[in-house]
Amino acid sequence: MSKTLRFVSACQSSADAEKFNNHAALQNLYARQGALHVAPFRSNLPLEFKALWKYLVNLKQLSEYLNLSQTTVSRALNGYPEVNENTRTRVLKAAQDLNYRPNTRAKGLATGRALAIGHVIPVSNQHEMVNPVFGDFIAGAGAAYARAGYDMMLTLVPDQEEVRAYQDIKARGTVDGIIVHGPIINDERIALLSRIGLPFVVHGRSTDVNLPYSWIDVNNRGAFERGTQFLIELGHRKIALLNGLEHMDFAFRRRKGYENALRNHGVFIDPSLMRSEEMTEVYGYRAAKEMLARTDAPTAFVCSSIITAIGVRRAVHDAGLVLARDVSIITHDDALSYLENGDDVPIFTALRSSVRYAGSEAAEMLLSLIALPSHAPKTRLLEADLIIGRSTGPAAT
Amino acid sequence: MSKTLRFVSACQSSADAEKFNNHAALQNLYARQGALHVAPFRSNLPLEFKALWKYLVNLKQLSEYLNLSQTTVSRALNGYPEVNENTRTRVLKAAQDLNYRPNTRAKGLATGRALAIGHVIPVSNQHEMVNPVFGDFIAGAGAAYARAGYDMMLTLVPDQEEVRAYQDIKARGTVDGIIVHGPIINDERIALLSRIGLPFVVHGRSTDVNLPYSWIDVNNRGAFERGTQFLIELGHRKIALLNGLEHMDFAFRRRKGYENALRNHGVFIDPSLMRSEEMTEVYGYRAAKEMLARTDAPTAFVCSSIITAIGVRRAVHDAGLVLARDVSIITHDDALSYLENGDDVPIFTALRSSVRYAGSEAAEMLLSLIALPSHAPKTRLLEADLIIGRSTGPAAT
DNA sequence: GAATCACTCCAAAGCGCTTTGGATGAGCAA
DNA sequence: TTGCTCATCCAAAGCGCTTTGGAGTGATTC
Repeated sequence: MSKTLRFVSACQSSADAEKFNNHAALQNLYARQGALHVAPFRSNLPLEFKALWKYLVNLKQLSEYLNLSQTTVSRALNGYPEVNENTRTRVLKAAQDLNYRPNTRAKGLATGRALAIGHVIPVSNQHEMVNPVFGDFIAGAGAAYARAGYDMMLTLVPDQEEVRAYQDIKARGTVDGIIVHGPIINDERIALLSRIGLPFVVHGRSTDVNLPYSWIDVNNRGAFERGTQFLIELGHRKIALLNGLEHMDFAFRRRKGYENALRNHGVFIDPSLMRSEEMTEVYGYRAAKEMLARTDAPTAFVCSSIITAIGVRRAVHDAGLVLARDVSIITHDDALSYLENGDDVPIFTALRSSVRYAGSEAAEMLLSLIALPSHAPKTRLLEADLIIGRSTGPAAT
Repeated sequence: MSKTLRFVSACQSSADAEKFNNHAALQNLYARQGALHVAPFRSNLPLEFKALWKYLVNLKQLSEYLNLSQTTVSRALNGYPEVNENTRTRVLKAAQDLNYRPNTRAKGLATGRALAIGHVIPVSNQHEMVNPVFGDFIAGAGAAYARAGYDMMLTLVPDQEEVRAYQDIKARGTVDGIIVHGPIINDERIALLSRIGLPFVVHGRSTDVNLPYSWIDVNNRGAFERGTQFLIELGHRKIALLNGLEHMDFAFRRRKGYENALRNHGVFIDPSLMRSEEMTEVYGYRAAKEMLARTDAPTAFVCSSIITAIGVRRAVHDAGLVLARDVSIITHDDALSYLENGDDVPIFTALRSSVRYAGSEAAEMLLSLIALPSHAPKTRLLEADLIIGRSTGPAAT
């Protein structure tokens, strides 16, 4: 009887158990379960089991069904050598037939591994924006995890509680490693995680951190240097930068690239042409509108996000100007799935680097880091492609 | 000695254990650990513990430290009544001092609850787009989970493997319930999940499903009826609909609303003015460009996404037309954080409904569903606000 | 004074899995 | 026959937590 109850509660929340006692299929199963103790199954007996996929089977039941010990069944399923090949195929078939799925929590407890990866997204309550890049990054990473049989865990962390949050993650043991999003300059999370001993890969880098750590990043400085230089070669001299928040490492590097290009070509670096904010459409619009109203209006904009670039375009139109002819725009493009930058001819001239690809690579890096913890940190620098679209043209003379 | 090793391995990956054996603080701790067996700690003794936050403590160690049984400590921490208040405060203080965090997997195994919620995102490999809405939805939900002490788990499911995937999720026991994203018309997942007995809340609804189930949705039909009617009242008669994929339930309902409005006002429903695709910018651009080139070009567009609307706007500009004067646009607006629809005066006239709020509400619904499984399914219909922006005007005569 | 009760606390049995340390028996050489 | 190796399997001890079924106090009641 207690056995039945266990079985029922495995199928349905206990509150629903009663109603399910009347369920024909369950009754059927119940009878068989009882029979288990009287005369154990032969593998050729129970055909009904196959149809009963919704009733969960655990290792113990599976092993009783097979007349084998849990040890042997476990080993057969996990590919250990000390089991006869005939036995193994028999076990695998039974597992398939009874739709056996090992309980992740139990497996995790026993092995010490969680078979899950955490993604920690910092949320500041000042600008509570979700990075639009996140969805595509996750999509890339998720595929890699699925292949390796890992789950993906998400944690939103308010930025005051960061230290505590990471300790928690380690202590609660829900993940084997984490991907760190949105690194800032001199990000203390890196030292923290190294000390804690939780494997991690940073999406981005952190200037001023001297510890070795694993990261994957776009060459932001290089890309923005190249993009800016491209505008300079088109004759532009008053080039605005609409950057992201510059405590973010990526934005800091982009500004460096932008400034490098200007400096290399002897162009004055004008702080009044540089903005640093959360990269929304409205930000692009406002900043561009304001700058275009000046007597010494910029003739070109470098944007950190295609969304901001869309805002700039709106301001250009509003001002009665024509893109590429009067004002040029070049933008970073993360190749987001819902914001394709045009098709054959891109809308915006852009520095393109697929964030989805980055997600996939980051996941692979982390998985191999977890598999071989003794290996040195890996790093990966992705180059952005400069793709010429319809938003740039020679500076008006 | 074995005790030490356990401790070390709990702190650092085993590969790093060696180097940490030399670490002064660990040595210190090691000594104390050994001492545990000779003369158990008094709570006033070990001050050093406080500094050693990075060394994880489990329930057994905590209880030894306190000279209490694991039972009592567990009860004290989980708020059970059968423990003296003095004892409880002593326990809580010690837990704080030693930075004790219960192991989630173990807790889950023991209680049968995972303390985690799953989000299952269907990915089709035809159009492998990540719904841009997802980030904001998650942000809303995540806050609710965090408050309740739940983790958030993400699973990407290729749409052929759906049935198997949900069975897996149930069997592996990693979550207590799930949020179903992107319901289609007559979505079979709903019946499947009901049978499986996994609590769930659908973000959206599914037409033609007659089972009772929990959902939260925007009144899509009502919103689009209202929006279309608004355009009709402005004098528009040729109104195009740029909808999402219409096997998706939300898109299906939106078309119904659009058609209702036309029908109610005796306006001809022109299939050539209706499109149904993945809601990208380029889609909006192409469709609008094509339609605006016709002799009987539409004078207004109803869009299912602000991103598509941005594409339409681009086509309008390209055609040398002026928004609101020559062509009107009205769009659904999910109030995404990185795509604010302007500020005081919205860019687009829109049907606005915060998807972040929906996420937060969905999470609360699911949590209460899990807490009280016997309760009837809950449903929640959110109304979209019609907000007047600068993209609509009377039809040109 | 015995019985009852409320209040605290504890030992031990799980949860479902892995893994250690054998046990068993077949095969083979001496 | 004995002794040894291999191949195959198993019982039982964990993993870190919750929870059941008491046990030990005093205090209260009759």
